[in-house]
Order: sequence, then structure tokens, then C-alpha cells
Amino acid sequence: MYSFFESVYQVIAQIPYAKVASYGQIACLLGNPQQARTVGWALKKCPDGLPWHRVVKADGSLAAGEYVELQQAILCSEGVFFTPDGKVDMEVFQWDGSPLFFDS
DNA sequence: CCACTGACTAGAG
DNA sequence: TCTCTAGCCAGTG
Repeated sequence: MYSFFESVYQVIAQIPYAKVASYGQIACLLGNPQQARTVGWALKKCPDGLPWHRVVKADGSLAAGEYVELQQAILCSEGVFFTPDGKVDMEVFQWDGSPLFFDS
């Protein structure tokens, strides 16, 4: 079952420690820069072992709905610093997409 | 098969 | 600079 969601999960699974990626960035890696919404919807499925906390909005703010504080807590635990605005410093922590491994 | 929803993004007021 | 609106695709009912 290699659906769009599966691709989303694989990409997110490749996000390295102490790094974050925006929905649009993930969508771009999948080849569809406009599908940021669909990516977020895939995150809502939230499969086991998926580092959904490493996925943030384009401006660096969190987007996990009611799990926002949980996401911030996990990211803080991973070593990601937050600005007083409650946003991630994208200039420092945004994933560049290098460690991608399109296996199988 | 048709319609609605959704953890977004970018542009305009 | 902040807030609001429109558009996008895939999945579920």
C-alpha cells in the first residue's frame, strides 16, 4: 500500500534528531508543494513510531492542535529551542532534507 | 461517484 | 505588522 500517506510517513521518519520540517517542505519532497494540508492530515493519522512532533508550520509555529504543548515539550526534550513567540528557529532547526533514504 | 473535511500556505486588506 | 480569505490534494463517509 504505497499511497501518498505512506510517502509522507517515510519522509517524516527520516527527519533527524533535533531537526524540524514544515508541511510544505515535506510536500515538496513528495513532489507536491501544494499538498501541505494533506500532509498534515496524514499526521493526524499518527502511526506508531512517527516523529510527528518534528513537523511544524512554515513559519516555525506548532500545528498539533490540542497537542501543541506536548509537541513543544518533546521538541524541547530533543534539544530544539523555541523563540519567545512560541515558534521554532527555522533558520537553525529546519531540516535540509539531506539524510533522505528512498529505500525499497 | 459526489461532497466534505483537514495538525497548511501564501497573498491581500 | 497582524488578521482574514481563498486554494490546493487526498482520504473518508
